[in-house]
Amino acid sequence: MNIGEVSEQAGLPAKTIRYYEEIGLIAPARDVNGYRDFSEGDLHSLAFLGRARALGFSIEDCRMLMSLYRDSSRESAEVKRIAAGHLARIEKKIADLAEMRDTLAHLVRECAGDNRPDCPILKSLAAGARPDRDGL
Amino acid sequence: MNIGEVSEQAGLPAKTIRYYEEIGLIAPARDVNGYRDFSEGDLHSLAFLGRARALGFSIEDCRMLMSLYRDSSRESAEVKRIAAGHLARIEKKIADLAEMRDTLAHLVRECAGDNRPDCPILKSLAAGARPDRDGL
DNA sequence: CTTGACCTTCCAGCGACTGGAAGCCTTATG
DNA sequence: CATAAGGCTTCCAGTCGCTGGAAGGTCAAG
Repeated sequence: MNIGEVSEQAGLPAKTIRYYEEIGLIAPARDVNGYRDFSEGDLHSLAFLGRARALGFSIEDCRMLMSLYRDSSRESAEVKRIAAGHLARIEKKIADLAEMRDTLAHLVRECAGDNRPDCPILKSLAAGARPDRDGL
Repeated sequence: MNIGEVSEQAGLPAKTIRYYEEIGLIAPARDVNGYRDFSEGDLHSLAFLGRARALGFSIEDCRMLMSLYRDSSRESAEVKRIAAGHLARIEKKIADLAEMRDTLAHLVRECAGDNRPDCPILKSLAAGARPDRDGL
């Protein structure tokens, strides 16, 4: 399979697939003409990567997960550890964003949004208390 | 004021302050020795920036907000537009993350996380349906 | 034979910093 | 006066995960 077809089937841009090869996530064979020649296994790996990335796993997480996937004797504990760590990061991010949303939503409600210059949003940015940025 | 003191007071790393000058968000004066010499106004601007950034506004949003803030005759509508747009992006992000969280939480719950090789997380990554990535 | 779609590599850029090197300036101490 | 520590300066490179574009090779159809 050429990269175009694989791109289509895996739902990943060709650029991304080349990038994944560059960083060693996949290693497709090469045709005599220099074109990448993807096997079913490569396609499978790319689909795996696509799903893991869609769940927000980092590239390094993906590398780990792929190698765990290929190691049929691995223990599920390690996979769970990675997934749980990622889940915790996602939950932290959601909480941070929810805080931003609440503050912003409040300000947007307060602001008349008309042609008068008085604006509570700017007032708050100029003088308001700044929320903790720890760990953002 | 030297950069160290401003950094302390504004709660921003010195590196970040230099970066903000580089991209034209602030323009502190210079001492004869070449050191930056920050005014109260500069400090105020940096505090403003810190708060806006903590609310997740992009640098370009911040640039707009600062110029609107300085323009005492501006209409609040434009500020509200920027804030509301940002709020919408935050809400979209939260929704996306919540979807990831739900899928992941489900998988993590399913996974025994013990020394057996059977792992529903990897199974799902290998074969499961991939959630839409549109607009992520 | 030419067109156009596909493939290749390489280099640069995104956002918003962050780290580090090399070197100047200031202040306190011996 | 020398020296050492700390703060300041600039500049370059790296982060993450791609993405865009240029320059050029390859292939199938008309």
